[in-house]
Amino acid sequence: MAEKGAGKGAYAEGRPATIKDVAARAEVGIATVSRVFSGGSVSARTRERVRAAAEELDYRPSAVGRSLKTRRTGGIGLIVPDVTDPFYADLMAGVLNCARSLGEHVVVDAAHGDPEREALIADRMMEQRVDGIVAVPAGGNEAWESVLRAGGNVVFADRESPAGIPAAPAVFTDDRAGVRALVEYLVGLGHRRIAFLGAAEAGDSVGVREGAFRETLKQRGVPVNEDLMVAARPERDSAYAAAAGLLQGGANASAVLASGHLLGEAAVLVARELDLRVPADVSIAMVGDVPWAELCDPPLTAVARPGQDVGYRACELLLRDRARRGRGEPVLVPTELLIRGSCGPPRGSRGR
Amino acid sequence: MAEKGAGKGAYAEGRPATIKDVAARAEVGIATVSRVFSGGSVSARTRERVRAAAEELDYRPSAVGRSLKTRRTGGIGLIVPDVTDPFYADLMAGVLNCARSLGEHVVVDAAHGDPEREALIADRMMEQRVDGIVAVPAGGNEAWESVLRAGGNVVFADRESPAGIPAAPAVFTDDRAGVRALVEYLVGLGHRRIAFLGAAEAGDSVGVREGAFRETLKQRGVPVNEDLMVAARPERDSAYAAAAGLLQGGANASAVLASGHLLGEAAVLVARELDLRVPADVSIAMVGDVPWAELCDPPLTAVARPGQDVGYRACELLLRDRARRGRGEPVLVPTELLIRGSCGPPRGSRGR
DNA sequence: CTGAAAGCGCTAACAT
DNA sequence: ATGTTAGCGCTTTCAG
Repeated sequence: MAEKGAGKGAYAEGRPATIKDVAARAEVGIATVSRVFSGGSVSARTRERVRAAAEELDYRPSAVGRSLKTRRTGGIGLIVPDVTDPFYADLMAGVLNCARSLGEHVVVDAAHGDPEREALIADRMMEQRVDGIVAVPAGGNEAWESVLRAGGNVVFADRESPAGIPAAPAVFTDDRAGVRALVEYLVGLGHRRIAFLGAAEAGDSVGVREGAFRETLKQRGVPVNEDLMVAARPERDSAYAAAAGLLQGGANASAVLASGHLLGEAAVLVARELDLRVPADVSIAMVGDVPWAELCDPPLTAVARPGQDVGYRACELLLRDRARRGRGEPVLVPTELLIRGSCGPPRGSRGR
Repeated sequence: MAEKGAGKGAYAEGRPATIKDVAARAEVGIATVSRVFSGGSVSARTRERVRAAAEELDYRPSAVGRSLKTRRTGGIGLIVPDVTDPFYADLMAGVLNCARSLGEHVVVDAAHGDPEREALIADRMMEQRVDGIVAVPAGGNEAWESVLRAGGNVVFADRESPAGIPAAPAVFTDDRAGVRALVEYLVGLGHRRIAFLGAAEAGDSVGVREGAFRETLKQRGVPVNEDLMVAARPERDSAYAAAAGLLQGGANASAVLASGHLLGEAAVLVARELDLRVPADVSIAMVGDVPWAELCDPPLTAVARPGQDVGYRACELLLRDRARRGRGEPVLVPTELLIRGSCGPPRGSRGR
């Protein structure tokens, strides 16, 4: 209600004030106004006059005018599969943090696993002239080739970039180590019939998690039983069906390693519906820690994948270390095995 | 490996091609190039030449050049408290969906409940000349007054805008109805000692949820016991402390209504630690549904707040219905009571 | 310290 | 159907 100064009460006064308006009002040249806002040398007196004029007009220097001149927008793009997935939300938070600390804003979009959509998004971001793009690639490579060819800089996060995309750095969680730790923990507990929930479907290439699983088992001298490798996509339906098939079929797994949080969720749900006790009847663990893992009864053992770190590092790589181009080795951020209560010795094991 | 066309293999070829480059290469005027990309009339032959030239140069029209001319950036801003909170993640997904269908991109940032940060973010978005802002306000009002004065358009989501901000539409979930439904359900079950977890702290104004709680109890002739109104902020520490105080103190609640998902989480955790059985010893319900609610044992009864819808509607309001300005009544999107297994009759009750 | 002027990439008259 | 030109709001020489 109380007016703070002359002419301050008016809402929606036409279009935004420009540098000219401010210059006119302060009775100076536009260059002077520019200097005041982008830090040139201006006498204190003049500076004050300009500030006052600007305030009265609610002037904000137009980033689009500036960007046109400077060829930098001060913004980056972020493309994730799904903003509601807790891991990608974390990743996003990491990018946001880093971007803020470097003075950049970020335009976000979700590709939902669709390479075409990803291409559209990336293209648009390029039109927007973002200073760079952090992307969890969806699998298409045309988009990225074109982006790189046009001089865009991108760093991939969380997933391998499609084949044939050089010159783009990448940062991943060290899932190989994570799965390895988990498998060794399970084997150490006495398990020999460990199911892997989330194996590659026919035709897909085997992921690092499955690879690490097989590899570790082999190393420990535990035979890999193909009946226990159950294929599933990381979506609720697919996960649930796979978990149900596994747990109620005759596979007789003593432990299940869910290769993602959606798979873990499915395993927990199915186990409960089948009245299997965890970990007495079956042990369950998953890769990807989520808030509800602690809320389960018993709390779920999981491999934590630090999404924030991934996002932060990716953004940093994009913006700070732009110098050393060429991808080099991907950055691996460490995972952590969080032992909670959902794994125990297998059913028939002899004590301790 | 295989080259797709002449001159297509080069990466990072200096700076992005401009309209001039394309015009020169296609041997036409720049206006013609513009027409090809923004839809003017161009002969098929010329159009093709231009397209070809553009493709060879990996040309993408610069949105910043365009924006300068058209005074529209085709982007909106979204400010949420925290992108990792499932509700705000949903809201964000809603905004993203709507924005895409309307051809806008969205720049996102998180204010983390800090009005100063919110002001910085909003200011920056204004500098960016976004076409509008969807915001979950943090509580500061100076930022918004200035934004509105400068001609920005904003719609608030999920939370009441600070006092004194007129002319901005708003969309909320109908928490009043949600809490009412929940309280009536609990009372119908026979509860008379229902705790409210998440009451306003001394000095804060009472929120709608608490208001609805008190109101409904009163209407049903159940006395409101101030010992059962336990203050807590929606953060893990505060929530946990409050839940612990409530459940292990002598308050003797037969049911607890947690006013947010973090509060609900705390209640579940504390109940388990205290070996209280749910719902036999104590019923638990919360406002705000989250994925883990179904994973709990027993699954948690909750009031679902459709974040996606809120986001979508807010964005729609901002972009489509820009015509009818002035806020009018806030849009209320309906909540839904999801009855699961965590509530039952109070301990001493005489059966159904 | 300050102002005038050129130009960033694009669109929209206006001419042809 | 196509080319020319004048800005959009800003930064940045270059003079003064």
